[in-house]
Amino acid sequence: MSGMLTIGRLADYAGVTVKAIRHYHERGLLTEPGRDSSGYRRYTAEHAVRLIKIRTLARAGVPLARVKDLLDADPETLTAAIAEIDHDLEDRIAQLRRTRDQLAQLRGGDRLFVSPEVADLLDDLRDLGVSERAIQAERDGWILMRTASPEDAALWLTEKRELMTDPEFRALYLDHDAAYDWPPDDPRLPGLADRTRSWLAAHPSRFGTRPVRNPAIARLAARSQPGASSPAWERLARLMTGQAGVKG
Amino acid sequence: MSGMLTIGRLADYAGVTVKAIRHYHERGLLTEPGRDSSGYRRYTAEHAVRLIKIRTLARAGVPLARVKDLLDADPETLTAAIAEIDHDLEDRIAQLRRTRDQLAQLRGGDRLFVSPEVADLLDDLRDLGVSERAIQAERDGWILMRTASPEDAALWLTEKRELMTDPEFRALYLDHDAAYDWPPDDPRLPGLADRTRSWLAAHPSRFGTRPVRNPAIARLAARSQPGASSPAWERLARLMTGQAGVKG
DNA sequence: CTTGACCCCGCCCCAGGGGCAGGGTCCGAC
DNA sequence: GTCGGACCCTGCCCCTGGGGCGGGGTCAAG
Repeated sequence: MSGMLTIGRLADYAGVTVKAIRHYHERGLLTEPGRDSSGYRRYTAEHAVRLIKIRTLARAGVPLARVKDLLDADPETLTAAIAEIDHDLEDRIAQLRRTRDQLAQLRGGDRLFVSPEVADLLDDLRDLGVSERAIQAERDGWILMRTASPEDAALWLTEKRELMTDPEFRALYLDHDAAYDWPPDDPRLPGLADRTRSWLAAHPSRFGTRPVRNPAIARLAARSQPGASSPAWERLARLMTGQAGVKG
Repeated sequence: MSGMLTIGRLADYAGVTVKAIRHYHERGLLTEPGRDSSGYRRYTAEHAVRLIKIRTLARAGVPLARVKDLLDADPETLTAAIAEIDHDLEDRIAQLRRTRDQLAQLRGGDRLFVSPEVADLLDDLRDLGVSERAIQAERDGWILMRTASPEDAALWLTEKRELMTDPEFRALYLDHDAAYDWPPDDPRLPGLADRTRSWLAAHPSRFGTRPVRNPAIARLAARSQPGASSPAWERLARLMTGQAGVKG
């Protein structure tokens, strides 16, 4: 009987902890071995074999209750289950690889937070010289839009891309961006308001039937983000709605 | 404020469950947003961005407590941590692949339970025509040996391989194997005992200085496994120790 | 004006162990 | 022959990362 294993040796051999073995006993996965005169558990090689099977399945993410069933089941059941578990494992590996890619994106950029199409748009805006503040606001707008309606967001995105091919729109976009920091009594504001109004008049929204406004305009004029406005923009809004006066 | 997100929309956008979001609030990973008039949480796009960061790190297996620290830390710390986490992820992928290989071994064979060298030995024994019962016993013996002393097991394995090149030893091994099932009064037993004794006399153990017996002999004669003996083997043992009588 | 989908909070549950307390035991060195 | 360190025993509570459920309030579309 000198060849029998103590729990620690068994644990080392199988590459698990002593605690785990006792846990498997509790769950009925591994039969309790006999005890020696001082109450120590004494294991045989068969326990080691069984334990390695348990460990292998458990490491593959199989719940212990199922491990128990599988090891007590007939070989065909086990074979089928192994195929399925292997499939699962393959999926998990693929998932981890995707996670790795996303992790790399975490270091910077917006690609993680918006769809690739929106990310491309944001990159184009950046190339155009749009401020980071505006790009941030733009990004947040698209996030919100997408949560409200992914399909509409896709449509609006297409429209926005078309608009960006219009030099006048691009100029207006950049000017509005710059105007953010102007003093509210800046003399350029009325002219900008006029240009914006005539552009809007010449480009009616195509989404007339839908209860949504043109996102380009939304972007230009109706920012609901808290703290996303400025004195100059507020004045601009008043100028554009024709109220040159105090408040609306 | 119509652009603000309910918890469900936010959850969908980020690809997590509502429960998880509330969990992140509890752990202080995501600040609680304001509530609307009926007590519903209302989220902004910034929450979405933060949540996606949390989700990405959490999916990479980073403990939530550390996620919190990382997202509040400076960019260099984050960058360094990401590198480390990525490394970790790589390791985990490799580990999963290994688990997949082991899972495949689970369907049969002994490669999962013993070292490759021992597995090779067992395969050779099988080729030699050794019974499954003996191979099983052999395997169990090697498991036990390895747990007792991996280095000694390796030495013994080398010796065993050498012995297996000796035709006389192979013949004895097979005969002992076959003798297991013989009746205890089988007339071939005394002859086998004699051959074994002379072989042993001609091949003294090389491990004389160590307090261990030659494993080949151990394999042949001294099986301590419960139920691993037979009437014929017991008679053989008595014959070899010279006690032709009743009991030893 | 109902009906289904959504939200609130709170409480208990799971796996798969880890950690610690408070004790007994074994074995090799001295 | 005894001492120290490594090992073993049981039992209990703790952790992560949520899931499930119950009992209730709310919102929006038909």
